[in-house]
Amino acid sequence: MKTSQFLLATTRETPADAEIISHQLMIRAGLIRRLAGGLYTWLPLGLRVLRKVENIIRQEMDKAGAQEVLMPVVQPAELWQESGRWQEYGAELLRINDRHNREFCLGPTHEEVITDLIRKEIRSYKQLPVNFYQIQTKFRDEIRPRFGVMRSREFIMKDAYSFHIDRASLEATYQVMYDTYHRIFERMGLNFRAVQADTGSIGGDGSHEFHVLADSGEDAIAFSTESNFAANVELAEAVAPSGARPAPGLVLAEVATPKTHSIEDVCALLKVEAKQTIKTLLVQGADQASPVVALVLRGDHEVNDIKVEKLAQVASPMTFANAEQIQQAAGCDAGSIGPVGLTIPVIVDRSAAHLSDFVCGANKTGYHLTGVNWERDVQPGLVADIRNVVEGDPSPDGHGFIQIRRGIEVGHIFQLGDKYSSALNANVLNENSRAQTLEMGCYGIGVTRLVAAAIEQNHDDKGVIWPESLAPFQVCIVPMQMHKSPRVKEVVEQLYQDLSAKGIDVLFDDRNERPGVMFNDMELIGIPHRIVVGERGLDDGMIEYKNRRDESSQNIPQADFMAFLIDKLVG
RNA sequence: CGGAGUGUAGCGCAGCCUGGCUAGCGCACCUGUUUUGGGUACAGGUGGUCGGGGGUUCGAAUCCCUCCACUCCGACCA
Repeated sequence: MKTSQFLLATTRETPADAEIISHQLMIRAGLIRRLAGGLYTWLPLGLRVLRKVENIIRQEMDKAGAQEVLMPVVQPAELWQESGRWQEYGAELLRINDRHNREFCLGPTHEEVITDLIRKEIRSYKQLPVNFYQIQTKFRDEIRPRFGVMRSREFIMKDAYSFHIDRASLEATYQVMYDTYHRIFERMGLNFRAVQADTGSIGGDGSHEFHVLADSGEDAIAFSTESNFAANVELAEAVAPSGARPAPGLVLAEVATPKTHSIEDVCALLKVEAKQTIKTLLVQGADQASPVVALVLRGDHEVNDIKVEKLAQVASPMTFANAEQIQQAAGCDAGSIGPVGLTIPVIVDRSAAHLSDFVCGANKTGYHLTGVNWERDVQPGLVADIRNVVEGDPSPDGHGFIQIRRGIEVGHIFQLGDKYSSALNANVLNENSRAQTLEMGCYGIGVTRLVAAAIEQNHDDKGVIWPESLAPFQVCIVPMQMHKSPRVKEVVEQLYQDLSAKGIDVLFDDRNERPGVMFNDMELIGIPHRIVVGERGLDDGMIEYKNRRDESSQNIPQADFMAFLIDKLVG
């Protein structure tokens, strides 16, 4: 490809609304342009990268025995009503009506459609297991699209769905997909981790998310320093410090803490550390008998609402008690609640239960208690894991400690079980000629998001540095003064033809631009291998080579150049 | 949905508070000259419903009302 025939839409300036580096570079390098909120056009250069991503995924999915299909973007409401998600999905589901006023939606995902297909096409257990995938456009009406294609409303996803006669078969395919995802992201040269994940509203049991590690990531992931434990922070089990609870050393005392509204205020006033205090949160209870339930956490910890909602005593979704309920249950303002003397159910976090001689609210506005001890002063009641893990917590598997890093979720695999197959009545005849509901798995990869994630991990101050497997062009040719030197022009044209004939993706910068402009553009768009041809080099019989990641270039004798370059491309 | 902010040329912005001639600057783009191994320099030029509508005024980019779009923070969603 010659730049004179290619839309090289590079810009010098960064658009004001691009917050993160990948978004800025995708616009500056001319990969995408915004059409409206969360909607992007892929320019020729960006589309080349997108296709590389798609092809890697396609090859690996095919290799894993999955079959490619293509389902419609527009889906009939009836199917969604049948699964119950027409009501459940909420405003993210964009609903539309056709000219006959029939209801449809733009597909945010395709469990309903694929399950409908399977129930019609697959009749016998002998046809199982099957795994179908597509690479297709999804629409989710995100409340707040952001970061360019990282969280857009319309995006491309690879979604795969597998169907099985039993759990064991599902688990086997799940493992195949788990391994396939590793190969896919490895081929893309990404630094990623598979982490245990919450199954969310889709439901089911086993689930892993695949995260590309990047500081700009929207998700927090908890890792062990020593083992391969990794989980989404929302899901990671928080364990108490090891060893027995220290023995009480202080006498219980009440102190005045006027005008303190937060743990920080109290700590500053009493000169104690937040981890030596506990905070008590009142939330709505699950049953009439206990309309309010107390959650007790260490002052430096945060409540995890997903964990709390799984407790039988607490209403889901977790809802904080209002001021009136707090007065009624504790007899004070929200800032002075404590477990001592409470008559409502109390649920104590494991780490809070491990404290001795702690500080807590006195259930009397403007007062706290110091030197409080479990058992001696107050019964701990139910102890449970109700907080988010923090850095330095012991790893739940007993090896090492938790560290927290940020990640971009680029893949998610689920064991769905029979959630959709039973709702849509998808069954086959088993060996005993009896109808048996199918087991189902689903496996997603955010294709457009992967492009952004790859940039987050591969860039410098000059622009993108594409991993070899994702680069829109493998090689670029930058001629010096080609428009004045027939000798340079001849060498460069020949080189371009030779490389093209070998099936190498070459970008030949044939613009009549200054060298600096061409160098800067090629670095901005991140082409891995650069060839420079100029009078200066040709006088010595040399052609210049530089890798995008190298500090400086090297001169290679003209005669050896092709072999040298091929070696670089393969190597 | 709540809070904050921004809409002026393709992009980045100034002008608005304190109303006043033909609305400016940088980049990009076009023409010419120049330059040519890291975003040359000079000259000339194209391009504007100042987000839309309404109002106040002799006069509105500027003040007022209203609608719209977008961005950020939060909530929601997963």
